[in-house]
Amino acid sequence: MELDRIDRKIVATLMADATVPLARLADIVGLSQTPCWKRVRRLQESGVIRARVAVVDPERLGLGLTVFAGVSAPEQTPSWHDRFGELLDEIPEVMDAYQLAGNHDYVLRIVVPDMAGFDRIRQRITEAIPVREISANFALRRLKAQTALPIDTKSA
Amino acid sequence: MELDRIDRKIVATLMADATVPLARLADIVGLSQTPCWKRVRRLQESGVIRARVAVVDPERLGLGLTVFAGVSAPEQTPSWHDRFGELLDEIPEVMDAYQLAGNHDYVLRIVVPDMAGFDRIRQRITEAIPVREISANFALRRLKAQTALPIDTKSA
DNA sequence: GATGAAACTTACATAAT
DNA sequence: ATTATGTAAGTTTCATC
Repeated sequence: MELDRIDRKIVATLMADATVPLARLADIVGLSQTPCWKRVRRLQESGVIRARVAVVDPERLGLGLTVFAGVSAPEQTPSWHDRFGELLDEIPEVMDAYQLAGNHDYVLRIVVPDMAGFDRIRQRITEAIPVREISANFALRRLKAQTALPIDTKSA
Repeated sequence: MELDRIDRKIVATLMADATVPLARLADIVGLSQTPCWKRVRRLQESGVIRARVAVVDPERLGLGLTVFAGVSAPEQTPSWHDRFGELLDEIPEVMDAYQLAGNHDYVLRIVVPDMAGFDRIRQRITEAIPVREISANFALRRLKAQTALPIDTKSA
């Protein structure tokens, strides 16, 4: 599905704040309620808008430690990569995971209360699947954490 | 503010899906509507719940490339770090930024349409502030992208 | 904390233009 | 696409226990 300027403006607005009522959203994007509502619904049904979620401060939940873990595979087989993906899905502390084109095969962002919490995750991974190496970079400070994607709402 | 088991359950539920109506939320956490609503409001006003946002598929917006950029500071002065933080705030393509305790001083997650888009961000950074080094790791694939924090809703 | 209900807002659907 | 309208559903507040 192609997204025009109005669709992108709807998406940008809802990425910033999903609580804006339809009437105001329609006003922002320059439509009346009915067509605006149809677009929102279409964006949801087509999967452009995946969900609406609450953004919560991790510190306030006692989740003060973020670790970027690099994991390299012991072998370049599809089955290993598949199993690894399934394993990550089962570990909620693994917030994000990317396969890289660099030194390490994967980078994981792991969120835990403290160092002991991280070590538990590290163990859980190494006991569940063979890995060649796991490196860990600990975050001292979070400068920026954005959920809204950088979308251009001006051009056609 | 201390969060009890019910607060954590409210937060966990809304992190998974912020569209659940209050009546159902109350039912899930085992409260009636009014006290449940008061808790939600308190969680919002105290900043535990920061926002409610739409989660959007980056691919569908033409944002197919994620880059993890490592940036090291040329000097360890507070003013450099302050300026760097301000600079990152001005660049929407920089989704997340963490100061690390590892090799590189910072890691940035940058989301752009393509390699050219990344190079523009890289240039913008190096022209705005002196850096010792910028490394780039390109994501081949995103295995997991979670917004809900790993929170324990069972213990007291 | 629970209940019940009023007052208000929003979502959703439909019809006419 | 617009305006208008109507109903259902959800939110918020309040009084009472």
